[in-house]
Amino acid sequence: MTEGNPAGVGLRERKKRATRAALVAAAVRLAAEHGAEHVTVDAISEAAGVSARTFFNYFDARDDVFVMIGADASARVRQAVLAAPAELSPLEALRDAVAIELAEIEQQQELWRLHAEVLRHSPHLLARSLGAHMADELALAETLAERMGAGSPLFAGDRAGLGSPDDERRRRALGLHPRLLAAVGIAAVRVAVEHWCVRQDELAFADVFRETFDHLAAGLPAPAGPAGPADR
Amino acid sequence: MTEGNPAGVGLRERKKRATRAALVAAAVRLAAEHGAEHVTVDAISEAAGVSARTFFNYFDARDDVFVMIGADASARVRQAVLAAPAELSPLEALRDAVAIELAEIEQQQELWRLHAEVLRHSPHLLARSLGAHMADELALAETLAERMGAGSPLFAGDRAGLGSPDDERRRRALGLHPRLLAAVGIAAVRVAVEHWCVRQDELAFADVFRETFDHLAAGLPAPAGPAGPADR
DNA sequence: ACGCAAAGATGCAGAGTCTGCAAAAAGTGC
DNA sequence: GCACTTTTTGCAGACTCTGCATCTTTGCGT
Repeated sequence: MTEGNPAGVGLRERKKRATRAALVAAAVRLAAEHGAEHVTVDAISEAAGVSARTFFNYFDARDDVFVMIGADASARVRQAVLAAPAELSPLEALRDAVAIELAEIEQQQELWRLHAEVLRHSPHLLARSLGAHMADELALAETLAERMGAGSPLFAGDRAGLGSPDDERRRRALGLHPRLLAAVGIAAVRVAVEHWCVRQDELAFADVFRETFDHLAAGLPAPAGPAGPADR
Repeated sequence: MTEGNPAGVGLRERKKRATRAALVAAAVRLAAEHGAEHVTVDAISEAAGVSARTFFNYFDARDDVFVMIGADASARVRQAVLAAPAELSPLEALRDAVAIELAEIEQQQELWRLHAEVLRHSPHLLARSLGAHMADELALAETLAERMGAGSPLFAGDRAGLGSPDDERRRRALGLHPRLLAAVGIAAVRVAVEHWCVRQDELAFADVFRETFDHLAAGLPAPAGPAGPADR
């Protein structure tokens, strides 16, 4: 662990990132052209200029290369949630943090457009992608809990993944409310993105995004009388 | 024994269901014992008494056998949502429909308990399972839209899956609100189940479930109140 | 009962995915 | 330049999944 890299990270690290990016770019480009199912690891690796064996040093499965796109964005969102002004509600803080991240993504439009195209044509990958996003939910719930005054930093360790050893311990330490907030917030973001994707030409994304969170804040339904949930 | 099949479907259909159930049961049992990653298709097939080739007549991928458990439950939920009394809000109708389904699942406890165990130990499968559930979201959104007075039956065709040809058309026909309701409702159910799974011994599921939807109905913005998760 | 057509099960060949291992190559620090 | 660490690569081998041909079972009319 040699840090202290002043201006840039070491050459090793830079090369690694470059290789990973090259693999992702090659994969998405090939998939957009020939369909994700028909793109072999060999083809991706060759297009990226590495051996097929090396591909699996970067991704646990072939499909991951189509799913691991915004892997580090969620970490930035959590950071922004913590840093948000205290007068914002948790949901508002999340909304603004995501908005910033989405705005940045719009810069790299091209790759993301292709990526969306690939997912649209491969339901299998779409499902996988959605599942992957869920993994972030626990981390976000912890961040929200921390922000909501409970104050307990809980665990500093980050992104341990769904199945990590202390995953269960972490879940136990979380209240129901932060988890619900995280789940609902992520769901709202997803719905906004999907809704806009389907009619990009008609609507501005910012509007859809705002409208979605307005619905949420307004309390979604009209609360009516109680109806005992089926107890037995 | 060639009578007309009175109440039951034909023998062919019954055998098919039996085989499918046998495969699922064998897979879950083996996975609970040896870990999902170490269970081969050959082993599952042999335990179920069919050839390995036949396995793929039932599931598109090996992992699907661990994911396709409640495949038909979602259809029943949608049906119940439509049949619910008109005075219930959409979220309430969904809540009650799901409660009924979950109560029935508690009957088959054993298989589901093993299944939960398997998912807990295999993050990969958990992500996949979550992704699969998302596929139901669109169908549920349509059902909710239909219930919410818009009245247009939209498309009768059911469970066409994420990538079906008219998938896009169907998405375009849906408003933002029903989709948000569906997404949020499913997220709430998921959080309730997960939260309860982690502390089965301490809490009654019915309570967790009710509390979760109470939070939702109350409008999520946190009262920021009780700092300490007064659990334990 | 008989026989035919449809549906399902099976075996096999072959392409593709993914892992462990050990040697070669490349980056890092002295 | 030299030792040390990390990464890449080739290779063997197990496993996943598909297309195709064949054989068995089931549904049904006669």
